[in-house]
Amino acid sequence: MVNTGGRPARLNLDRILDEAREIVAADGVEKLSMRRLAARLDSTPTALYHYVRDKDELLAELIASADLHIDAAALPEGGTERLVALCERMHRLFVAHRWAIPVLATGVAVNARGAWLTNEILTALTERGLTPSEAFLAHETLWYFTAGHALLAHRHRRHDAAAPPHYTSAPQARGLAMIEELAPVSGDLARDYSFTTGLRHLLDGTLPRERGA
Amino acid sequence: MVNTGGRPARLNLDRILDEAREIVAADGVEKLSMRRLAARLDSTPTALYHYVRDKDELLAELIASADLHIDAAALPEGGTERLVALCERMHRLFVAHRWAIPVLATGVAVNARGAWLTNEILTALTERGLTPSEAFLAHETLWYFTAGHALLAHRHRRHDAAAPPHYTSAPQARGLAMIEELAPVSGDLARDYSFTTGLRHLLDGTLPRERGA
DNA sequence: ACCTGAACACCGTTCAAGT
DNA sequence: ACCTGAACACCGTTCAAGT
Repeated sequence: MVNTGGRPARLNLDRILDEAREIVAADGVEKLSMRRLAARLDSTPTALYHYVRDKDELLAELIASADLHIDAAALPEGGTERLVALCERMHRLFVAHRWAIPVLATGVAVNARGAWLTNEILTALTERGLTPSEAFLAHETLWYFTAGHALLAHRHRRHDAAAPPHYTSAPQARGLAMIEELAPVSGDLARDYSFTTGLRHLLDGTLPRERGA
Repeated sequence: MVNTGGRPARLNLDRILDEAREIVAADGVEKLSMRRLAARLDSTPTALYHYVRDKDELLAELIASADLHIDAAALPEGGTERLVALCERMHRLFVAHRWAIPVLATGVAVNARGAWLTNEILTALTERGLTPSEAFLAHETLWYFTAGHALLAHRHRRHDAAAPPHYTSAPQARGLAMIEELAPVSGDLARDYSFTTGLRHLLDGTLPRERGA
């Protein structure tokens, strides 16, 4: 338990964050605890409190120092396809760092690469004809949908064995015409649905134009 | 600690769920623990495991037995306004039962009233011109946005005192034109943004029509 | 300044034992 | 069948004490 040669005994924020990142990558955030982290660093849980105020601050530091490598060169040059590609990048980052989403929602600072992505999306929106203010509002909607999808789109039950059909013909669906109609095909339809499906809804609208508009 | 008259000693699922609901309503889900729940029932944590397999099942039962009173009479009769009103109802339910959202995402069964609301939204979508399959896909998008917004739209930091402006002019924003331009007004714009703003984006599209389309 | 050890106030879950 | 008590394997955080 006591440090004897080899690894340096003294802590610093970088060592703490590196080790924390390793735990999250290998076992998920749910396995990141002050106690486990300290043990991995041959230290004590309480020693960590000299470097971060609490666990929330540790998570915020983890996000601020995250390596968000975005390959800007691979993006389409302009138009709607660039916007779609940027949103897909954002979605992929969120899926990879799902645990960070609720922390981001509290308003913690992102790093330069995260800010760059936001700026690119805002720019792409204005290039498609929105004013800066409209682009801001559109980005809010994109954020909620993208984060929501990244966070919630894995119907993995812990028990109950095989995944049930999306809409069941269970007793509570009796007499509900649309659900009864969709029940047999909802599984296939759900498989067709992707983040990009929803993204297109968001950009182009889900409803047909009102006649005369 | 031991039961002496007054309340009945024997447990049953209804008593357990009622007490659990009271804890969640009064103190939030984070305060709902098997131990606290058992103590409130003058019982032991382990006794609860005769009625539910684990805590996840307790939460699923809580959702299945939730009282989702939806005032159908107060809804507009038809058209887009009915659809908007239904989605706003769904949003309000999600905000009131925020803790249930991640559980719902795993695919647990909702009760008859929840199924009714889904059916009404699907019906409203078809009445606006979508095929049943298109309505299903549109409902998926609505669900992710609505759940995402309900879950993530409260920028409440635990520390750092006053809420910071939405887009800061922090070092990481240097040279990012749109963020720098929006920084001074982002606070006001964020205040203007509501669930309904995003909902309209979703239904009507955020982008202007391509010319010639 | 940096770190330890003990302590406080908690968790979910299993399992053998009692009635 | 229904319930208890002890136990296992954990949590985040505070605080007095050591160097």
